[in-house]
Amino acid sequence: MASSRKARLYGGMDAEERRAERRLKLIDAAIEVYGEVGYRGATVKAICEAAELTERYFYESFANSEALLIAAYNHVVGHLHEEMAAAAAAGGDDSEARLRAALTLYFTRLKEHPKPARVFLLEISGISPAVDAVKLDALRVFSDILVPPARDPKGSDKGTAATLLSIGMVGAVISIALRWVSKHYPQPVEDVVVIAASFCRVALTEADRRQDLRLL
Amino acid sequence: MASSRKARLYGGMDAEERRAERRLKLIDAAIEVYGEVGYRGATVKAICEAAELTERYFYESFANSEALLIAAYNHVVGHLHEEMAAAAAAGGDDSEARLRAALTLYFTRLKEHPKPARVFLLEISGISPAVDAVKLDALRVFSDILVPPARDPKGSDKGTAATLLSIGMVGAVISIALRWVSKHYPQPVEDVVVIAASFCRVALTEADRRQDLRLL
DNA sequence: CAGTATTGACAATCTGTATTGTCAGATAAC
DNA sequence: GTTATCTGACAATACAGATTGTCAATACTG
Repeated sequence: MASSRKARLYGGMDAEERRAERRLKLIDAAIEVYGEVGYRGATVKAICEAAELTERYFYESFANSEALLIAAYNHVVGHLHEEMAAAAAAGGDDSEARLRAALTLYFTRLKEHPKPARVFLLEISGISPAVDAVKLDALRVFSDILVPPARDPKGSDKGTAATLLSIGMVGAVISIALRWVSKHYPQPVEDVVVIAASFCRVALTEADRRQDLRLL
Repeated sequence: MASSRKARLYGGMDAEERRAERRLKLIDAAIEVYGEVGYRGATVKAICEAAELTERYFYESFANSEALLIAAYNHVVGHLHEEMAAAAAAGGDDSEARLRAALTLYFTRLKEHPKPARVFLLEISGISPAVDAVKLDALRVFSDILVPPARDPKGSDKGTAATLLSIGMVGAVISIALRWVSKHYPQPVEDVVVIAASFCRVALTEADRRQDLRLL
């Protein structure tokens, strides 16, 4: 009775597990292929071949190419953000130290994994509104890790200067990363971190300055 | 004899002039259409209809959609950069004043012309290597207007920290612009300029600091 | 006005890829 | 070993848009 309701096992896995495994293989393959030819150049067929699966299984797990892109993006970025948050936390209370730690981890991973890097730096832009929304959300998380949002007693911050400061900061960091990656890492990680940090400091100190002004 | 070798006139224009006019109409139409549905959503047909021309004339002036995108981009950005350079020049020798002037002009134009803004902020990314190259070049010009490159006695700067500083600066400004435009201009131009300028100042002062170090 | 260059509308073709469907062979359950 | 399920290869279809081609209407020239 224990297994009576389970689907038939193949390779020791039930239907669910097999499906999950195929899904994962497709995501890995997608990252690989995007890294080679870009999202736009990646056909369903090519991704399936790289995953050693047939188109059938593509549509089993994803409604269309865009869905796979989003899944791949979240897969990559999810891991990265977790690690960055952990690194930042290890930096203690010093916001400067936290920043350094998070950025160092970020650029280190970028260098270790060029193909995933391409996925979320390059391939993710301007595909569709749905994809853009996913990206925007990720950038917000990224920003909050680098410079945690100020304790704001009264409600929301939307549309204020603080938001634009975050946006600018993230824009600077991403652009630097993009260039660094596309030029094949000409500078050592530490140097890039220093430069990126100098832009983050703008957001940090400007936000404080404004906070101070408000408190006067 | 004056006109003996000229092509037949239509509407008072010779063949060359008519062709140039159609080309321009296509560029204007493209900007319009890109602004509505984006580059990817823009079909040759739709652009031709907007231009009140038929597909035939599209291929008369452009080899393909991408060529038109590049032409439209250069059209928009060329003007903008000229104006920015002029504004900066009017700011005199004070690099801070020049920066303010150029940024103010930039964000003002962005607000006045949302559709062209879309073309070079949004539509231009990740189309193809050729388009990316055009964009990279434009960003370099943009950067040089905001913060003119330091007088560098010995040769090239490629791959150095100064380049990444420029890249970061431009990335910050563009990202801010993008957000501001896509949220329909929630803040007044002056406020956005202040924020953008704070990121540019990083490039300005960091570059100086490094220059000083080198001179010690 | 007659004749030709030019134009505009639209049909025809071409290409590439997504998506669905078929079927024979492989694998596990009993 | 027999049967039901699952898998892999690949064919059939669908579709969209780019690119080229046709032809009659129009605008100019002399």
